[in-house]
Amino acid sequence: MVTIKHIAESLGLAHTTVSRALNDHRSISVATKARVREEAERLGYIPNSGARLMRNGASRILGLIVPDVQNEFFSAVARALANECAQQGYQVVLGVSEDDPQREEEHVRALLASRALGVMVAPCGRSTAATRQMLARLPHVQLLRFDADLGPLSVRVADEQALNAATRHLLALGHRHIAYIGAAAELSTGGARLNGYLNAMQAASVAQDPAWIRLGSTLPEFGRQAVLGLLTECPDITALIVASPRQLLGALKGLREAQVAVPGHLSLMGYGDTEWFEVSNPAITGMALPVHDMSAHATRLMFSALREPHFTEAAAIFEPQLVTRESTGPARRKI
Amino acid sequence: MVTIKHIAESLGLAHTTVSRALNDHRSISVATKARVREEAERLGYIPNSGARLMRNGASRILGLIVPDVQNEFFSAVARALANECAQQGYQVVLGVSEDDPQREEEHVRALLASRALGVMVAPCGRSTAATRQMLARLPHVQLLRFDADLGPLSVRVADEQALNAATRHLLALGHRHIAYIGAAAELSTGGARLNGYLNAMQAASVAQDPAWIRLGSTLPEFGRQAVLGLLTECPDITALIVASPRQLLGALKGLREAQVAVPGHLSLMGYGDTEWFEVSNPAITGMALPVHDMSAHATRLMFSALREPHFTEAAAIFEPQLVTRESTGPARRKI
DNA sequence: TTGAAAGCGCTAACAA
DNA sequence: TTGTTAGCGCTTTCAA
Repeated sequence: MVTIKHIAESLGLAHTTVSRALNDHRSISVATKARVREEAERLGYIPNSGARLMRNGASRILGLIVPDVQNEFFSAVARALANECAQQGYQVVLGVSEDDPQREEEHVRALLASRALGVMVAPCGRSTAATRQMLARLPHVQLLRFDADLGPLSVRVADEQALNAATRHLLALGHRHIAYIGAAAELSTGGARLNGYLNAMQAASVAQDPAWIRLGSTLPEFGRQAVLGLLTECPDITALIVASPRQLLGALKGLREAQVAVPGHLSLMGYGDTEWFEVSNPAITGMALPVHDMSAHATRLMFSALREPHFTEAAAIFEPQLVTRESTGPARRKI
Repeated sequence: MVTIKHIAESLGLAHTTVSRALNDHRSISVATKARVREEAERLGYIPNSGARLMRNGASRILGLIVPDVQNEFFSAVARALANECAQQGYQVVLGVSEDDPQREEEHVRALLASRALGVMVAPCGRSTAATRQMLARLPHVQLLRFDADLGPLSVRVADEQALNAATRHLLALGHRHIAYIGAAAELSTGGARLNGYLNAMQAASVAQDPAWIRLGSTLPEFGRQAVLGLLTECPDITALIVASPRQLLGALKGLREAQVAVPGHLSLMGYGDTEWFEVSNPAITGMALPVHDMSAHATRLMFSALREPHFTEAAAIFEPQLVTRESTGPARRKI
């Protein structure tokens, strides 16, 4: 690897002169700067950011820790962050936690080791004590999920309210046997969404059945299994809320396999408003999230936190909107 | 920041002893190791990977450069790579190029600066000379797109053959006025796909019209605009191939806006077999890519290249399969 | 089993 | 305007 010493040697200069020339220091003559730059170019010199880090004490690295990059919300955030970082000359280190506290901890540890300046994280809900301690040392913005033990900066969704509205939409259509598939309740989002559903049911004095509720991984396959289970074990349900877009994808496949008419036999309510909801068959009624605004806001928060060490701001809580399409309709009559 | 010197001082040891204890060197007594580890834990010590890099000359970083993280193929690759890296204790640095040669160059430069061990890249098709030179110094695997001037390691799709098959499928259904929306021809994939279409048309001695062909960005909005343009400027087309999944999403929206019956008025052929193709309305006929196998293979190639500096392998070329669903049908009769 | 010294590549303070 | 010296945190000789 070519270093500034090689450049210096080849030019008969001191390596410090080379360093200053490359950094455009004002005490270096224009001629020398030009010679140094040319030689650096010729030799294919690339600065060693490890050495820079040691001298300056600061890297140009931001972390992004998400449970799933294939999730449309998180990939939108990744895009927004990557774009801003590219502009400002930062690097993005991506960590996929798959909701495993150990992997989350390892990612945070590695970010601290590389002296990352900050991190955007969707906490896994069971973050270890070590993770919490480490995050306390690093400016961070929480995405969607919120852990009050961590910092205050966060971009969230009014999940409980949203699921409440979603449930009321189904109740208004005459549904009483409404099933629910969602993320584990240990996630702040999972818990809040479930509460929104439960509260709406209770407020309407509708009898509930624990068997209607299936909580688990946010991957499509879980959605598929959950739907198939519900159809055989609870044949009397007339509506289904799937509170996570990737679970919904699996649920749709399950419904096709089982040849269930939607919304004729079963009304289906989605969450998040992923791009394909609109072109799906049937088009999905869902609670639409302003994904673009949220990503942009999260990125702004991150950079504000970098500029001002003690930057805080009231949590930004976005409200999803009910978008009625074809997948929900009146409850079928009892047989 | 806590360093090994702090630990050494607080324990009355030399910092070298601490270093060896933390690295489980055999010449350190079990008792000392235990004391050191405990103290490190207590003080919240995190190694400085910049300093490690300087000493060892090697980081634990892999790069991933893609044009678009929201693209389902690339997010699948990101996931596969991130999972493997998490297991092996590597970090993934994500760069989104948006098909801009300058951004691509900056990402590669930054990866070299951080002494990344390797990079997986979907080259933007107009990579700068500097990018090529830098990539020559870094083990790399090309994704989907292939630039022969770079290294041989690549995971590709038999694009030309696939589009040929797609076009023949439409020809067999009686279509003669077949339009094509795809990526710019400067991308190896864009060019090959276009050729597959053109060759199939020519082989069938079907008259062609340059106005049927719309090439541009792979974002959904381009697909939407292109479809709307085609519908007004070439009303006689009876079939449409959209050779990129994200363009297809936009195209579907455009077709809905224009209230075009698919496949009644226009047959629609997709490319790639994204998860939502199956649940779309109508379900999309497309050329399915083995995304999972391809991601896994790319990751394997990357790690092989890391282990063996001069590892090469015949390019892995995957063949898409025609999956017939509802969006293609017989050509409508001329009016 | 532990310590002292050197050096990785870079930048900043000080000297010439 | 340029050069000398020192030191960031770490690991690796070599010495005790």
